[in-house]
Amino acid sequence: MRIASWNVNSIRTRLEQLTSWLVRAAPDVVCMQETKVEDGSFPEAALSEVGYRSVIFGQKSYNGVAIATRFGLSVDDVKKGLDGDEQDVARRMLAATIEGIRVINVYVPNGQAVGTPAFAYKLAWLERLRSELEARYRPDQQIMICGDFNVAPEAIDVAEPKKWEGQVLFHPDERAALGRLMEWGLVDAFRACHPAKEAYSWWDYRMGAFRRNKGLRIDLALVTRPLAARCTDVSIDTRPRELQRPSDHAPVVVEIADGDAPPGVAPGA
Amino acid sequence: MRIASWNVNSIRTRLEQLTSWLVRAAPDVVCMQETKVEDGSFPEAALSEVGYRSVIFGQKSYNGVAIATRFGLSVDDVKKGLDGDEQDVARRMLAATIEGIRVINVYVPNGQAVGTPAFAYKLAWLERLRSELEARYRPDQQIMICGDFNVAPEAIDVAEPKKWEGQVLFHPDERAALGRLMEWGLVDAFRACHPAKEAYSWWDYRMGAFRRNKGLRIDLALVTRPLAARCTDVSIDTRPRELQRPSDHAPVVVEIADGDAPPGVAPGA
DNA sequence: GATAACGAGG
DNA sequence: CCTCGTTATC
Repeated sequence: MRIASWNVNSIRTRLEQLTSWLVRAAPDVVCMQETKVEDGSFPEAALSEVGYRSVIFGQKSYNGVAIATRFGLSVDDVKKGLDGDEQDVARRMLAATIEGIRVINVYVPNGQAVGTPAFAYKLAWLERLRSELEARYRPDQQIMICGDFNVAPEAIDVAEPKKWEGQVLFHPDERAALGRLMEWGLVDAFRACHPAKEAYSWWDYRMGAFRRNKGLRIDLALVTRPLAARCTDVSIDTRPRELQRPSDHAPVVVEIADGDAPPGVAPGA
Repeated sequence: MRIASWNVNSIRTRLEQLTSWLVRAAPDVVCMQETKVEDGSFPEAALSEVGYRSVIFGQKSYNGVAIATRFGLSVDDVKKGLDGDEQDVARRMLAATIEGIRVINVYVPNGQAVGTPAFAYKLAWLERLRSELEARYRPDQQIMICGDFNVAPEAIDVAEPKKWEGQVLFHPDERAALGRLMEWGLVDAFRACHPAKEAYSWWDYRMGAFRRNKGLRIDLALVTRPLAARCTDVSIDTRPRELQRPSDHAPVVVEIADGDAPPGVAPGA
């Protein structure tokens, strides 16, 4: 099973790039963030044409998450939104159990700037995500939390760590919040597969950051240990970032070996 | 000599289409309208790369005219704006003497709707253009006035004349104003070459007007009789209108035989 | 149905 | 730098 995560930065604007990439990369599942579209306008038909059914949780203009799964895969126990979300809150979380794996797709708040209310909200959001794990799941289950975390875990995940240290996306408080999440029982799948590899998933549109490869690895797949044991590779596909009018994020692809998971290990809600 | 006129509807948005077309159609001169860019941001370098120098008279957001000429052609007596233009008026006229031919590039006001102040301004603008001809030129000189006139001369120039009759772009008052201009001593070069041909240069973006070929011929090249005698063909190149994200106008191309014009016939200002 | 400006968000 | 929503123009 191949599970991908991609912040598409508007699914309507990126639709052709997305469908081309699906055909070429052939993931079984793609978790998308920043779809920026209301559910009624989500391009389900275009994804259907290339063989995917969609589960969607979007809104106008901002945020929005979706999961597309190859036809034939089982999709159960869809959950839209984080526990404790207010009405009309930003739509940033969508979970489903796909072929026995609990896939939790997240678009963590950006945080805007350190010290702002948005930054506090980001930290609180990560803490709420941890609370949801504690309340609903166990670390011995087959669980992946993937998406745009808007946090780089370590200095190796930042092209210019000295410049970024203390900034939003690489601030100690954010890394601590991410660390607390992982302490529950999650492994950074990319880092587990590639302990010393320098690779990035996001490059600012400005200043030719992609051309100079000045990026950050902020798109992550965090997996429980039983699922980590099945991960055979994690890669970041930079080719879509090379196109005209790309998303600022590249897709992350996790390869998972067939599991003979005993029944009951991958719960719904 | 091949002189083209094209309302590009934003030269920055259309830059690639424009340069491709210049390479393919190889005009000696192209008069452009609705460049929609300030002179400091005009893409001179891109036109230079394909062999053209630019004379520009543009503004932010709206209007703006430019003439690009193949390197090596003589360009003299550039005139920016119509006589009597107030400061900061819409930039709609740019003239230059190119290889002895006075080329007057115009973007006639659209007129918005019949009966509005914009409509009166359009009629007055055409009258001012006639005054400028009377004040500065003689009909025995080599003169072309080309551009987006926002008026279709005759019913044959309108795909649906009954629908358009009395509307802006095909209103009797506009046609009378155009007629008065021509009475000074100008010939519609396209119609002179093709007395019975139905061809259009503009199609509304809406309602699939281009697909259904429901257009109007509002982009004209008006020439004095001595220059008309040198016109061997006039064509409208609809291929750029077929592209993705096209201008709503197609380029008009006038072919002019080499002239042994006596000195002094093509004045500056 | 295209263009543009503007301000917000990233 | 790129998206969005809005407003204005053609």
